[in-house]
Formats: sequence, C-alpha cells, structure tokens
Amino acid sequence: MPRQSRRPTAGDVARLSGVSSATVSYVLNKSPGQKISAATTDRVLRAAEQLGYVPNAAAGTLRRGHSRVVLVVIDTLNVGHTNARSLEPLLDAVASCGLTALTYSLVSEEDLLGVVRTLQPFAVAALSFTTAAMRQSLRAAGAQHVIGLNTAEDDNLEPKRPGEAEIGRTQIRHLAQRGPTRIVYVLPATSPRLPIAQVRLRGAQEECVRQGLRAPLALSLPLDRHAIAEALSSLESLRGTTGVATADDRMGIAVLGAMADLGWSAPDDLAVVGADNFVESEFVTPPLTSVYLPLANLRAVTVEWLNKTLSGDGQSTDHALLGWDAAAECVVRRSS
Amino acid sequence: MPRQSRRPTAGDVARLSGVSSATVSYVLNKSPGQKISAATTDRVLRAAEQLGYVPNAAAGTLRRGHSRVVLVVIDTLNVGHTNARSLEPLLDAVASCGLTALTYSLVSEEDLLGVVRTLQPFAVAALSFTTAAMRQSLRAAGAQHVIGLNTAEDDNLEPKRPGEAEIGRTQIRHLAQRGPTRIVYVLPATSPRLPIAQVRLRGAQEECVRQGLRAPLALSLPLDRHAIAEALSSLESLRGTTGVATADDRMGIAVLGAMADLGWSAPDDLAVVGADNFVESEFVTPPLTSVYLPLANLRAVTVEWLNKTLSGDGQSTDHALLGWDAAAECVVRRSS
DNA sequence: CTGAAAGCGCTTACAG
DNA sequence: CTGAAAGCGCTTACAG
Repeated sequence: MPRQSRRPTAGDVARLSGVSSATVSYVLNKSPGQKISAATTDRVLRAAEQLGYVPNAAAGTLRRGHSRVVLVVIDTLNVGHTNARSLEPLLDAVASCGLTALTYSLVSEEDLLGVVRTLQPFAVAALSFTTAAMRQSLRAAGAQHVIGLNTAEDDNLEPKRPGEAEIGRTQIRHLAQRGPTRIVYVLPATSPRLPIAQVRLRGAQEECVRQGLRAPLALSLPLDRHAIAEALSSLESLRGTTGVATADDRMGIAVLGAMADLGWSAPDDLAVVGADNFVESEFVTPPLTSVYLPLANLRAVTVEWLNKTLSGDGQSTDHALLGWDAAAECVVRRSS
Repeated sequence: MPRQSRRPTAGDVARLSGVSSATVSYVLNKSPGQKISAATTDRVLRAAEQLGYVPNAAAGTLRRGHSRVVLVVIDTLNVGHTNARSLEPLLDAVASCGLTALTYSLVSEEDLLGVVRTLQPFAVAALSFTTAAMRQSLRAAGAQHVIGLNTAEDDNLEPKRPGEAEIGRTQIRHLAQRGPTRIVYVLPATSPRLPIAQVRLRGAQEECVRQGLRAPLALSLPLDRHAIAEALSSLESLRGTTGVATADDRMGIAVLGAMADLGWSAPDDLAVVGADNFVESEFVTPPLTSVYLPLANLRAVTVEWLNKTLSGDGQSTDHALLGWDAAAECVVRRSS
C-alpha cells in the first residue's frame, strides 16, 4: 500500500487554477470586501473540487486565533437521557451554522480548561450550570464565546444547579396535595450523581417548611432491591400516611420493586414520586409519577446566538443563556 | 473590564529566562537527544510557570502534522448506559497518556470524516464497529491511528455489528431452555435504534432454525403501554407456550407492564427476555432477564495501544482492536 | 480585480 | 550545551 501522498494545500489549488493562494482563500471564504470575478471564482472552485482540497484547520486556527469548533460540555452528573435530549438540538444547531461541534464530558473544571486551551474553540456551550467565574476562566483559556445554562440571578451562588432544588420542591408540592403528612426522601447511598440528589433533597426540605410539614426523613439507600425492602419495612408504622420522593426515577423504580416484594402497593401504602421522567417510568407497575425540568427550544436559541456571534464584530466575548424553563413539570401517574 | 492581554508564547518564556525559544521547546517537550543543563532547564521551567505559559496547540499541530487529540467516537445507536460504560475507561486511558480526549457522537460517517479533517487527531478510537474501508477513510482524512470495535473476520461484511446478532441468538438459546415452543420477537415500530433491533432479530431467526423452533413472530410495536397490551391480547391462544424476546430492556419493561395490565404474569403466561441489561431491569416486577455484551478491559487495552503508538516510529498508521468479548451474557431473572 | 508578503507560534535539522 | 533560521498552511492588510 503506497504511503498516503501529501494532502493538497491552498497553494496547490492556486497553482492548478493559475491564481495566487490569496485569491484561493478569498474565494473559498467568500471574503466580504473582495470582488473576485465569476470566471476566477469558478476556476478556483473547480480546482479545489478536483484536488479534494480541505483547508488545514490548524493553520487557520493559528492565523485566526481561534478554531471553528464549538465545544459542547455535557454534565456527567445528569442522567444519560437528560443529556441526550439536550445534545441533539445543540449539535444540530452548531452544524447548521457551519461550525464543528465536539462534545466534552465534564469531569473536572480544570480538565475542561485544559481542553479549551488546546482547542481554542470558537465557543463553549455548556449544558451545565456555569458560574460567572467559570465563564470568565473559559474565556481566559481561549474560548471566544461562552453560553451556558444559568440564571442571571444565581450567577455567583452555590449550589450551581438552581433547577435541581426546584425539582425537590415540586416533588413535595405534589405529594402534599395527595394527603401524606410525612415525607421520606430516598437518595442513593453512593452515586456519582449524589451532589444533584443532595440539592434536590435540600429543595424538598425547604418546601416541607413552606407546606408546614415535618422535615423529611432522608434515607440513603444502596441501589439494591433487598436492602431497600428491608429499610422500608422498618417504616411499617408510617404506611398510609407517608409520601416517598426519590432522587431520581431509577431509585423510584427500585422503591416500587421493593414495595412489591413487601406486598405493599403504591400509592395506598406509600405514595411515590421520582425525578427525571425516565421513559421506563411509564411502563413499570404502577406507573411512576415523576418531576423533571423541560428544556426550552435549545436549537432555536443556539442558532440565533451563534449567528449573532458569527456576524458580530468578532471581539465580543459576552456569554449568553441557553433556554431554560425554570419551572419543573410533574407527570402524574398512578404511583402517587 | 480590561481586554484580556495577549497570551504568553514560547518567545516570552525564552526572553524571561534568557534563552532561545528553541531551548524552551526542548525543555518543555523533554526532547530526547538534546542535553540541556539542569540550570537552564530550571530557569525555563520557572519562567513558564511564572507566565502561566500554555503552548498554542494549533501551532504545534501545524508544525507536527497532527494534533494531540484522541477522538473517541460514540455510536448513538447504542443505548446511553452502554456508551457510558465504555466511555469512562477510554477517557481515562487517553488522559493517562497525556493526550486530550474528545467525544464525537456519530451521526453520519461523512460528518465524522469532516471532524477528523478539521481536528487531525492523533488517533480515533471508535466505540462502534468499523469496516476496514471506514478505517482507511479515517486515516486518509488525517487520523494517524485508528482503533475500533471490530472483528478481524467480519471486516468487510455487513451488518457492521456482529455482536448484536449474538445478542439475538443468546436470547433465543435462553428461551428455548425454558420450554416455550413458540417465539415472539418484539421490536420498536420506530426508533433510531431500529437498525440494531433488526440485527438482533436476524440473530434470533438464525437461532430458531438451529434450535428447530418455528420462525419467530416479529412484532413491531410502538412504545405505548396500551398498544402493546392490545397486541399481546390477540396472542391469547399462545399463552403458556410462548417466549418473548424484546429488542432491548426498555421494550421488555414495557411488555411486562402491558402484561400486568392484562392480568397476565411472567414467566407463566409469557416468558420474557430483554437486552442491554438496564439497571432498572433488576427493579421491575418481576425482574427482567436480560442479555448483553460485556466489554473487556477497555482501559488496559487502550493504554497499551496508545503507549505503543506514542513511542513508535511515528509513521505507523495501523489500526488495532478494542477489547471485545464476542460472547453475550445472559442475566437470568424471574421474568423468564 | 488580483498578488506578494508578512506573520500566527510552534518544532527541529543544522550549525556552532 | 545552545541559538538562528526555516517552515508548517493559512489569512489579510497593503500595494497595485
């Protein structure tokens, strides 16, 4: 197999079409303010096509000072389908603007900054809550533009996930309507998603105060059917008057399974509400009520923002907000 | 807010430490074959630290001919948790080799080639089956090295997902052991994962022949509890003698839910087996039996491969294989 | 309407 | 042991 021959450069295209590499660049980038004759344009385009010319992005990046990549940051603390739902419209938006979308799974913020320094992306679109300080660091590291999920109000506040507390509050509001006088909040004993679970719990605690309910009993349980059943059985005396909120639907489904093992049924023995609205929650028996955060038209918002920054003066590094409905939605099913 | 001052370059570091930028490069890259005095090394390191110097990756890429990025390709046709499980060890492996891992969600192969042309990655690690032709294209587009899930045998064969057929075969082998004489295969009516479902069905069909069973009844159903219940009720006469295999656990859980609505129970009325071993499958009632493909030590295989290519002559563009256990595993639970 | 030339920031063969 | 210089492939201000 012959060694892959050198990849064609703008110079090669120029030579073939009998113009300078500058003209090639003007034609291929449709540089505004450059009038190139139709005949020349045509020759250049034909030559580029013939050679299969693809600009060397690294050279462009070096010259321009930033790449044409949009780095989409995924929050690994979100459940998979939550990310998937947001990702698709975002990737779509980026592609439709002629930019290259790359996904980065957020492990640590330090690591993300390293990637940004490496990539010098045109923009970072963070599908996670970002503080003003973090956005500042991202721009300092070389991201021209930063967009993220965040609320103007909470900019510098911890926790960084204001929407999560709202999920906890909404779970309690729903349970309170159903009659229970006592709340149990079940979170996973160990899980990478524990930080989110804790914010949800905090929201639930707040809402219990507001509703005049006793503080919720927080139960850290392993994702193990038998262990959960055992823990629930010690709550025997609470049957009939208790609502259970779980940190997510996975735990909610596990609780329903454990209840079945105990011969208990929802909502009579315990009313159960989960979070994140897993697809599976509709299919279990009884179907699981769930609270989640709907994301507003991400695609449209992103396209509009990218177009604005692309046509902008090139200097603006302001951040923008990704669409975000502050209100959590409760899908009521038979478990509560 | 003052405009961000120019980012420091190797030249700045050189000036501050009183050496040339060549020496800076030698020190920072620990260039073999260059003897730099300890004193100089120290001064350079100190100056780089002081200025917060980070090499401009685009310049390095331009000069070197490829970047230090490993592009990890995710197959969006796999379910989220399948990808997540593979992704973690891979990202870990890449980081531990001092390279930058970026994730790309495979939409189309053409689009992936575009990203590779843009990024000129050091390597592409594809968490999807890749044909020899595709790996060839990837290298032509600028990926120095390519690694992927694939079997040497099936290199040029369609379908590109040999493991999926094995899932279907294993589902049938399991059901056949349980006594059913008739097989129903349930796949989603519409789903982005339909291509995978169809390969699984084909595997199931093969295995039915091998087991001397009648060809499976293939049922395309929407992910809708009532619609599934209705479809199942027309199978009334098959109760007690039929095994149901579903294209994945989501559909399996939906089938169990629909059966509950009909007052049927698994495994007595229908023995049910799903695929992909969702975490939730253990928690539904009855717990769902599931077949999945375990991935072998991805991290170790990847690290070994990266180290080999990094220390290699720099010219080799051969591909390697990611760890892959050809055997599917069946987690037996009470639904079958 | 088009081209010659500079320069983005690295890396490395070469000269000392 | 260290430095001067070339060059990777673009883009763009400038000159014609």
